[in-house]
Amino acid sequence: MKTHQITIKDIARILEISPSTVSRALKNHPDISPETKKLVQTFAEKVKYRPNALALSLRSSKTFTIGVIIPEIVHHFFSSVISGIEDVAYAAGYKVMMCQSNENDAREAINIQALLDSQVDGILISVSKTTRNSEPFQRIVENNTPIVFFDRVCEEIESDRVIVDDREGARIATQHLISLGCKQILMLGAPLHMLIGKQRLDGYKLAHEQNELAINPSLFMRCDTRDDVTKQADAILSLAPHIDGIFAVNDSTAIAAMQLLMKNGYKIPTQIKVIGFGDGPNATISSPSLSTVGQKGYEIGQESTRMLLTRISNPDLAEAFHTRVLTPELIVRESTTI
Amino acid sequence: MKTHQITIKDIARILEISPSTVSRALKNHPDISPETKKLVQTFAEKVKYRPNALALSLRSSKTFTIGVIIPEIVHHFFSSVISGIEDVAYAAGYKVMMCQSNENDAREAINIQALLDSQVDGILISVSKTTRNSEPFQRIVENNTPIVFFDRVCEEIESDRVIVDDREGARIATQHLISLGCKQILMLGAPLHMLIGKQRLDGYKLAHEQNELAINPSLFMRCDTRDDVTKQADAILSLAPHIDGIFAVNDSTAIAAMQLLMKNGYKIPTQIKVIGFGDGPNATISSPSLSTVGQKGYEIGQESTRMLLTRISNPDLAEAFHTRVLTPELIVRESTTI
DNA sequence: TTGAAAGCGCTAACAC
DNA sequence: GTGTTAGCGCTTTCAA
Repeated sequence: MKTHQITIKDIARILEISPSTVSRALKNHPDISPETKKLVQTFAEKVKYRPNALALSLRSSKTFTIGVIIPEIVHHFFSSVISGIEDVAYAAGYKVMMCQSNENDAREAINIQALLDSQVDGILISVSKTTRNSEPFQRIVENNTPIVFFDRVCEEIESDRVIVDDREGARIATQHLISLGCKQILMLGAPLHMLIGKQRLDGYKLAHEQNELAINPSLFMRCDTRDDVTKQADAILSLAPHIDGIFAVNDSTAIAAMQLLMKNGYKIPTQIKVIGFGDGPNATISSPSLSTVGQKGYEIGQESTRMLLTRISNPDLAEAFHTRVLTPELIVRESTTI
Repeated sequence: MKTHQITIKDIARILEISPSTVSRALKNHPDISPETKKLVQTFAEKVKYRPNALALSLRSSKTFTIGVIIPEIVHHFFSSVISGIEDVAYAAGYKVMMCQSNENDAREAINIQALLDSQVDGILISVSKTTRNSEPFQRIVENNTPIVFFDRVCEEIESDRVIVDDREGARIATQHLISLGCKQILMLGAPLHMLIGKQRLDGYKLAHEQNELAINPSLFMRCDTRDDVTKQADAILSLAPHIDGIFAVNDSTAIAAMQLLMKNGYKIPTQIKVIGFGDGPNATISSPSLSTVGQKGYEIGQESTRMLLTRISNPDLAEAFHTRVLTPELIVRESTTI
């Protein structure tokens, strides 16, 4: 049984004044006499009056809600991003409507439509891996709803973006190893048709070039999961005697490699130094703890939300779109500390 | 510059019929002639008409939105829960409005109010650690908004609940060690004034009783973080020669203990078997991989959402409240496998 | 078979 | 200083 929420009309009826007076009194409109104001305000307080956000939104076409679409919540990086989004949104008085695409472009498209139907004031999105078609994003633009892409952007859509410089992260990681004296660095990388696969390899190469170090093509392996390490254990072990460092595209691969090497008698970091990428919760828990590159999920969330809120409050400011590039940070732990 | 979204009124004007006819035609009302229907529907399609959810909600006082408040998103357990919530909500055509309390009761109260103001159809909440006052929850009840507490409930509020049986989880874990022949099991526990601290100790004790095994009080240590393990390393090591198993209240403590012991020459699982609690992402990444107790976050999310949706669709069904207790599951990995 | 009108809760011209 | 009215977008009686 639904209890009828008290409305301005109710208050007006009970106090025998008009709804508009109540409305004005509640928002301290200068026209209203102090007595009426007090009367209305104390009464409203007493009956716990709360404005109906739906009515407000319908009237003002402003919902104070931002929509967020991410591939997977259960992922340390994305949950950090959400945390950043939520904190900034909350501080600015905005609510967050959250959807996950589960890396499924159809679900992503449906989520977009649902957010638009809900009249959200803006949308933050990190594109699903399966997405090929930019049409759903195009609808957001046509709808004139501000949008900010973060981490995984859609190239075809002109918009604000927040990304991390993956290549630079890989360069920093590799440079760190080189600075520690490593000369033969094995890279455990992702498939090159993936953007992160390519960019992180580029960073690896760049660091070598900058240090005038030759790149040994046999020191690149396509290996980016724990399972891959197990499957390719023989190959890794056969390379092991000739290397002094490993750079892996993600933490779990780095940790798996570290464990494989240690099980086979290698000392880390003395003989071989290891660095990962991502700074998930694993990195601190491994033994030795893992040096890695922090992806700044929380900052990405904060920054994208700030950019979105700026667009929302300056809708007709036809200012050029910005792409904010965050530089990943080197996090040094035991796996590279002698 | 805001593009005016096309409305039913616009369509009516252009087609020179009345808004009510358009409305009816769009929802296939039997009264409308086939020709008019076709006319309206194809036109609506052409101009990409989309109903304004705000207007719908205002009229029907139904938002198809559920509110979720959790302590921290960046926490594997909670992000699993959210994932479960989102999946079930999505399948039922509901949207999710998400807030985090950051373990702050004031922010929690504000979030509750914001959700109520937004007229969400129901609320899912896991109570913040700092919450002492049940009044904010009381408001939800007074507002007649269905509510389901999950994991961390508020005792004073009568409502549906979904919790995991922590004591049973601890019992299962301890029983597992006992079944493997352990007789001197060190428990690394949380403070006893915390519910999980008490319940998991109870489970530990229960397993001993059920196996007619004496409980050695010196085998309980207050130690529930990685740091604690470091600080109390000496104490742990002095006990080590006399124990054959360890049960820790969470995975990271278990892993830290495991690492400490291995560094000091103990073989795991041969000499000492170790089991944790939680099944976060660390458990698989440690070496040896960690046996643990799965908390079923995803299932909790699913189940609470199902219960909430049931309440939402049967508002006046004054059926008694249910408390659904999920049994944690034993997950056996290398740290207890001989 | 279609249209007119009222109302969901709120605010803001425009009266007076 | 306060009230009347109209309208945000939609649906639904009621009337034609």
